[in-house]
Amino acid sequence: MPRRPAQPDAGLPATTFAVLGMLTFGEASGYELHKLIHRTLSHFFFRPAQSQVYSELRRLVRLGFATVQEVEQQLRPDKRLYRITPLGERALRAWLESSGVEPETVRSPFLLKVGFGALMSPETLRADMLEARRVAAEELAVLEELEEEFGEGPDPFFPRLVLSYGLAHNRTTLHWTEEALKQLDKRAGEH
Amino acid sequence: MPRRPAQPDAGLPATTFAVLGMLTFGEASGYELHKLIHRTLSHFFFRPAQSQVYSELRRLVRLGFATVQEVEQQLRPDKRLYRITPLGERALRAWLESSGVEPETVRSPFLLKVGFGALMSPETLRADMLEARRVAAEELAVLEELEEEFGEGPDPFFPRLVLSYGLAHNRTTLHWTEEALKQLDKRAGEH
DNA sequence: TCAGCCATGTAATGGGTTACATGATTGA
DNA sequence: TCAATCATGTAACCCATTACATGGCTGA
Repeated sequence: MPRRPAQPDAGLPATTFAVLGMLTFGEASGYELHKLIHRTLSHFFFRPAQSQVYSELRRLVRLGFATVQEVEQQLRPDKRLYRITPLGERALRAWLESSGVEPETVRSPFLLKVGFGALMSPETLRADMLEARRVAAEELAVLEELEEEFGEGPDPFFPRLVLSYGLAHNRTTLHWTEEALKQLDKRAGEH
Repeated sequence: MPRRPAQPDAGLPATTFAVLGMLTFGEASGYELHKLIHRTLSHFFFRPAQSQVYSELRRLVRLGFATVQEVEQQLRPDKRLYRITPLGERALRAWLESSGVEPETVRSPFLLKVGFGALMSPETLRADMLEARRVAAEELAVLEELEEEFGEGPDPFFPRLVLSYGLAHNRTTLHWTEEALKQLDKRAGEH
């Protein structure tokens, strides 16, 4: 029985640290955080439901990693602003230093179908491939828009670095769908 | 209230069809299927625990999509061979025709950390990046080995197409890690 | 008029992971 | 000797999704 070290992260899931980390960019409400996460983390880490963002925030408060402040509003519903605490920042830094590199996982139901392409009608497969190309082009456009929002200059350095990963991969995907379409059409011509 | 069509897939998750689809390449035991899935689907769809493969197979039998045959062995433990049924094949084809293109999701805890790189020590970040490069190179080597196993010629067409996706993306990742390392070192030099 | 945005949550379900259990054979 | 392989499963847990609930304001 190996003795556990006095819980540096208490076995919290990476998603908790993801939400905590977003708070380092400034205080935010659950609603705002959810929107922010969908513009950023959703492309390479996770796409949480709104309700999950809210429950993660409650957990952060329970752990003492964040504080809440009720803000009353006239024209909009009241909201709760969450702010990271010094304890939360220490926990985040400790996690960043200690967590190592967990492998990336990819889940593409589309590629699964392509692998079973021999069982599909060529029409459906081609339609799916066209749709995959459209999605890749759209996703690429979204990321290029993010890139423009950053403007010129090197900062913010790290978010830019992550964005460059997304851009490279979406260009790769787009190129692949185009090559795949050519191959499908060539194959259809040969019967 | 839109009326649902008389359950063409009974709301089964894609993972069930993934296992079912692997059975179209031939009968197999849970143990063999698990190994096969880890050599193939794990790179772009899912990496199930052994126990999940077994439970999916039991579900397929319960649904009438597969049959089991107990096979006694002398030198090895007995095993159960699973075979897809005509009903199972119809269900699989129906799913392939009807399921459309669900978006790909990527989960990279590493990229999450890079995004918060400003909070990390440069040493840890660089070590993580080196590790990420090593993993990408290793993964690429695994896929290139799969490619060699296929040999020359166009067949099997669809598995090859999926493999080419994996190869392209791992080359992109490898290239990105190398560029990122250069940028990190350049930045460290400038302080 | 009416969809969409702002804003926060509860409840139920289940897919997927981790840990545990068993035990013989093979090869380094 | 000892790790790895072959082979199948149970039990517990929990992250994550889906559905549901509420309701005022804004802009087309």
